[in-house]
Amino acid sequence: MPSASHYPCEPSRQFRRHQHLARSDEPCEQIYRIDEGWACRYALLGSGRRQITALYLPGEYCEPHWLFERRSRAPVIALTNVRAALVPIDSDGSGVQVRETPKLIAAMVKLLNRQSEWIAALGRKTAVERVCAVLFDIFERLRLVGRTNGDICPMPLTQVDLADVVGLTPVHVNRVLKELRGRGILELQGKRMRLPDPVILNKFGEAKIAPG
Amino acid sequence: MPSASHYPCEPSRQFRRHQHLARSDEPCEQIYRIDEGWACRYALLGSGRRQITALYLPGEYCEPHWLFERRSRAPVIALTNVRAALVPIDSDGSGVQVRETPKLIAAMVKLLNRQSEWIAALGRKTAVERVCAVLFDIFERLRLVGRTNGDICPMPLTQVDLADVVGLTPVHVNRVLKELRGRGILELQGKRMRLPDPVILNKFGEAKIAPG
DNA sequence: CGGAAGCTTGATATAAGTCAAGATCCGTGG
DNA sequence: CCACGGATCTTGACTTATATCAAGCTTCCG
Repeated sequence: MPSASHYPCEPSRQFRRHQHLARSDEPCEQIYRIDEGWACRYALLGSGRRQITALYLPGEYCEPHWLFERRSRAPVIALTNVRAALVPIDSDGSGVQVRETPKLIAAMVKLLNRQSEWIAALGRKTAVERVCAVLFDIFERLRLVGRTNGDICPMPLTQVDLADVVGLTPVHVNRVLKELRGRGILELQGKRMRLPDPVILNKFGEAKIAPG
Repeated sequence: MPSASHYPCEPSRQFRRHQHLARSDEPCEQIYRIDEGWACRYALLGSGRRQITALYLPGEYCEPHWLFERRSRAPVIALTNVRAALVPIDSDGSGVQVRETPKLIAAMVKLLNRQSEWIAALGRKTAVERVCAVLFDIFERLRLVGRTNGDICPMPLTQVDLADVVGLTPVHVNRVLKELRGRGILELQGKRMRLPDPVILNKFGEAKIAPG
């Protein structure tokens, strides 16, 4: 695995769990590429409601659209300890990020598509479907960057975090997880999860029909 | 109606209500700019569930991210009769769309931000809050392009359409609208709506607290 | 080891969904 | 111009998925 050590000049930063990578309405000085750990963008609403609006896993660019914005629109926080490379933003277009621009745009498009999917999930899927959908999505994204081991992958999210992703109560997430465990679709131990049958899990999560 | 005649060379197309502007998994040959009427992107799930994942109003680019994609990911349909200009896509970068690229990217970023907001709404807002949020958003977007008249604006969405935007049942949307009408926050007649007090409506819809 | 954070479970409450019927609106063909 | 029929809206009665409240348990870090 030819990791970050190939780019010894590339600056990177560490964040501890619960530390902010960015707050709302701050100038966008650089974009992060997550090398280790998980982060998320979120929104806070009245009476303590929180919704996670994007999840950022290792290997992914965090907030690629900052390339085109002056200020952040939402806070970004570390869900685990995080190490992230810094992609500088030069608005004049002559900076180092030019090399990265196509990748950042591709990341933006992916984000857009993923968010569209998630709108459909939050609007129309049941609790079980939503939980299956995120878990499957997480597994696939980790697999893409070689972070899975057979049918096992890291799963450092707290049930509270998960609830804020799927728009449910932590208590209800707990019950859904219990049911999935009961059906043998899911195993959780420590900060890892095992998906003995991703195909079934995906079926549960997709809830899809033929394209329109 | 002296509209499109100003740009006799710019091709444009008409769609009738319920006609598809695009289907899922088709090649992206051009991007539309809506000149008249409303359209939406949507997703279909099992057992007849539909979720609208983006709303496109007059003056807005429809699916700007197609600039960077080979094939559409979701169907787009006309919610009213629509007239839309065609923005051609030349992947070699020498075509007419170069002039439009910055605007398309700006539209993409806006879409991304709007979708993030909407994820928070679907995940954590109540029915009343969601309905207020869309109605206010619609009003503001129309105001931006000069399509409002005082506190009145077009509102051609059916209650079923609205339900598919806010992720609720048509019956429940009906009840929410009734309540808002009762509180004097909203008037609906024909295909127009009146928002006597947008500030109050916005309060109802925001449900926000200080940024993190 | 002690204490906080996280997990689990039961009992109960509530927002929103479902089903069903009737009323109204509206476009179309006679 | 009218009348018809389908789409849309409205309302009531009842159901259900998920939330809320509360308590005990477990894990893990310092």
